[in-house]
Formats: sequence, structure tokens, C-alpha cells
Amino acid sequence: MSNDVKKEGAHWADQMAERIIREKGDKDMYTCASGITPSGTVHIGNFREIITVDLVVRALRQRGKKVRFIYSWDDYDVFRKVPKNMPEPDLLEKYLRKPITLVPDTTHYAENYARANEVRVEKILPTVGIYPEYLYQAERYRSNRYVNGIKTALEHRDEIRKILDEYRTEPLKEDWYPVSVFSSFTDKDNTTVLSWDGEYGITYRDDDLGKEETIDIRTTPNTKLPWRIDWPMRWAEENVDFEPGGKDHLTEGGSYDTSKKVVEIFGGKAPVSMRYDFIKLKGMGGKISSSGGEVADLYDVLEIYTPEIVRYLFVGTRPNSEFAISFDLDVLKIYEDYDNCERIYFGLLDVKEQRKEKEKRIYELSQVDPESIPTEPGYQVPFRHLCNLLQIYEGDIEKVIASLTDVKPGQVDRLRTRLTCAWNWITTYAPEDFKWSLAKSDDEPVALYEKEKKALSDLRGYVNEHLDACSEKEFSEYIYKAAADNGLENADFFRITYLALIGKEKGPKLAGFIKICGKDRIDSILSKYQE
RNA sequence: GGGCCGCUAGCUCAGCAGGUAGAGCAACGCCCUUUUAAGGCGUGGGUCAUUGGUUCGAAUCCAAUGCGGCUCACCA
Repeated sequence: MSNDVKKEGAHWADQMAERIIREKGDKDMYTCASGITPSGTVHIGNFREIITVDLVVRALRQRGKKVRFIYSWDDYDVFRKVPKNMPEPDLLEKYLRKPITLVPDTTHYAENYARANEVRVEKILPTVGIYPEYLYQAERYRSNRYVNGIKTALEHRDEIRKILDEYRTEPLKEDWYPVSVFSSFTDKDNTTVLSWDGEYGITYRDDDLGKEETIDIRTTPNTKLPWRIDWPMRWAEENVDFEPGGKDHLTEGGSYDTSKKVVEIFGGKAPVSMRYDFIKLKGMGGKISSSGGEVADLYDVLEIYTPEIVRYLFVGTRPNSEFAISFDLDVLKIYEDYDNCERIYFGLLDVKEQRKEKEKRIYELSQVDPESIPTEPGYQVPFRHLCNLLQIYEGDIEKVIASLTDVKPGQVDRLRTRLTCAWNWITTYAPEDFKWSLAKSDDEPVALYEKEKKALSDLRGYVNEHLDACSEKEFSEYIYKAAADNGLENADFFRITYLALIGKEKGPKLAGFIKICGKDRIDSILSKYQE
């Protein structure tokens, strides 16, 4: 199984899989991890981490390895600030410093604030073929699953402090404890740990109320490890072999550096890691995304890119460099690029062997279901042409499909998805120049001189009589003739024709455009200009 | 201050298992028997930031430098 996957020159996901096997040895099961605090919208930059893991998981599985793909929701993290655009900010304000799992969801989408963010992600990931096993840290901490980890951290308090101090400007204080406590009186983490009894008892002070309390870490739901200790504890707990990180973590003195050392206290080893860079957005044009504000999440991207193409964007880009996801005219090029990649995969486009190997792998990894790679290319027609068809049919996707008589049954679903994206793009992001709609028969006719009306009337006559039978070239010649016969400049005739048909001075190449629209539609529009 | 990323055609970027510089857009030209372009074909255009090194050979590897950006040194 693994022999057909080349080691050298392979895709970065394949190289990473090889590295994991090399560094971690031959194992029955490899654990690949990812995770985040659901303290706000999980945006497309966060998605980069998820798909990075997914690609490495697929590469490992294709080498015949068993893989566990875990995704940790850090929903026992603290609610630090109220995001903009959330309903009832005053209510939310009262929950600051409490764990996000205890914050109400003022959108009433889920049972709590953290869960609302989680559910959105969990619902959409299958669309792009990603199926992690979700771990919920609030539930785990509150049910005392990590009691041994917390005790170990307490026992090695000085050692941990020494590790963390290596990179700090201000050393941690003498009385620092490697654990944080949510007050049982207020649920907030405005607390100070005062002492530890050497076993399971912790005494803390609620700094808001000035009250003190002793709790048992075997039974209290209120203790949690701080991030730089929590992360390595979980590596050890789950035996994590691979987990990527953003450049904030994967930098000298960042949390990966300290966790690499702290994990040994928990009897584990650091996973293989890799850094991914951030994602920029281009061409959203100030449109407010579904999540509000200038961020995009996977839902926003899937509005305009099909699932394969969303994957393709990430598969074809080296993770450690920044890139932009475009919502502007670049969208056309992305679709063309993907179609080219597909043509190369199916041998319809000849390129050098080296490039061919690379593109084929990118195509495979871009597919939603790794077990069912398409056996024939999609219905390939330029994206721009689809946009024109959609505008002719006013966004009626089924009519567009019906108008394309050579679509094969196996291509219909993919075409439908693509048309949906194309229409979303036209209506939401396409530049105004790009958009038009056919005039309706009851629209007010454009004011014209007599000879212009006559020219359009001639055109209508020709269309009714010859359009179906003549070639595009013949028809094109006639258009010039109609202008000349009526003493009109070509440019003027084109202009009034576009004005009559779509209400704009310019448009798609006229002869082909009229043929696509068909006799009946053109006739009903031009009849308004009949003498 | 440490670490990292980027610097390739006018613009946006690809190329980075070292082996004759690529794409899209823009420009220019031609074409659809006649100057619409959101069509077709074609052309031009780059000392691959600089300097040095390794090599038969460097955009690609190494080292310094410059410019731009990110990030850590709070929290996570």
C-alpha cells in the first residue's frame, strides 16, 4: 500500500507522515491532535490547523497506519471579553472570567456559549470530508479526569516554574502554583491559590469576596491547569504523535518550547509538530460575514468555493507561508486552476512528469472522500461561462443544467454544487461590472432613434428566421450588416443592443451571447422595438 | 532583544528533491471579410533583493546584509 507513495518530492503531508513514522517509530496507532478554545467564531485561519491535521492523517492512513484524529475543545477556558456583534452584551458582561462553558448563548443556538461555536464547526466539517473525534475539556476537567495530571503538576511545581522562567522577563513568584481555580462562590477565576497539602487538598482565596475555601482535586469541578501546563499534560494523556501549531506557539520561547520540556514531567514526549501561518482574506469588500465583522469562517468560504476547491486551496499551499483566500475576481482563476489540476490528473493535459506527479497528489488530497476519487473529470466549462448562463436564467440552476445537453449523469451533482457557488458569488461578491440581467418583456424600452429601432427590428427578424440554423460566424457577420444597412456605427449598434438586452453599454461577446439566450427570449425583448 | 516568514515580469503570485526562468492579469500585435470585449491567437518583458560560499551547474543549498511583515518575551 505504501509503495506507491513516493517519499522524495512528495506532498508536504506525505513528508510529514514519513517524519512522524521515522521519529515516533512503528506504532499500532498514531494519534494526531488539534484543538482550540471556542471563545469566538472558529474562523478560516483556525480551519487551516484542522485540515493540516486531516491531510497528515490521510497520508498516514494511506501508508497502512491506524490513526486517531482528536480535536480538543478548550471549553473550560476563561471568558475574557465579550465579542462584538453578540446579542445582549450587558448580560454577557456579567459572565466575564467564568469558564466559557458556563456562559449563556445569547443567540440561543446551543445550550451555552462555547457549545454554540463548537456545534457550528462540528456540523460543517463533514462537508469537506473531515471527521475528528471531539474531546471536551470542560467535561473532562469537571469530572476530575485529569486529577493525576494536576497532582503531578503540583508535585513538580518548582521544576515547572524553572522551565517557564527560562523565557519570562518577570520570573514567576515564589508562591505561584501550577493550577488555576474557579471560585465555587462565583465561578470566576479571580482567585489565588494559597496552599497545597501535598496530597489532594488545595486552599484558595476568592479575591472578589475575600473568602477562603479548601477543595479536593478529586472531587471539585473547579480546578484547571494553565495553558502551558495543560497542553503538555494532554500530550502525555493522549499519547499525541503529531500536532501542528500556529506561529505564536511554534516560536522560540513559545508554548511548544516550554511544553516540550514540561511534558516529560508527565512522563510523555512531545509530538512532532509543524508550523502553519495565518490566512488573509481578499476581496470581501466590507461584506459582513455570517459571523459578523471582518472574519470569514468555513461557511463563508463554502458559499463560493465547492468543498473540493476549499480543500484544494489548502492542499496546494505550503502550510508555513501566509496566503489569501480571495472573494474577488481571483475566484475565476482558482476554479480554472482546479480544473487544470483535474485535467492533469485525468491525463487530458500534458505536462512534465514531475509536475504531473505533484498535481495528481494534490488532486487526490483535495477530494472530499479519500475512498472515492472521481473516475471521470467534472463537467468542465469556464467558470465565467457558468456565470453568464446563470445570469441568463436568473439564477435558476436546474434550468442551466437542463440547457447543457452534454452533461453526463456522473457530473450533475458536482455541477450543481459549482453552480450554487457561482450564483452565490455573483450575487454577493462579483464586481458590479460583472453583473447584468436580461431585460424583461414588460420593462420600459430604451429610448432610441428611428434608425436604431429599425436596426434592432432587423436583428429580431434575422434571429427569428435564421438563428437556430446559422453559425456563430454567420450571425456575427449579420450583426455588422444590420448596423451598416441602417447607417449606424458598429460601436453604436453594439451599445444599443446591449442596452436593450441587458441595460448596460457592454456585455458578453454578442453573437455567442444571443445564441445562448435563444430565439424566444431575444424575440420577446426585441419585440418592444418593432416598427 | 530572540525566533520565523517573504523579497521572482508593470501587478498578484507559482516554481524551491540544484539541471535551459512560469501562469493569470496588465501592455503590445494580429484575428473573427468591417475598431463592442467579459472572444480567439500571438509577442514582448525578469542580473529570481544584495554580497559571498558549496557545486560541473544555484531562483532553488549554506552564510552574512538590506528592506517588508509576523510572532515570543503578559494571557491563551
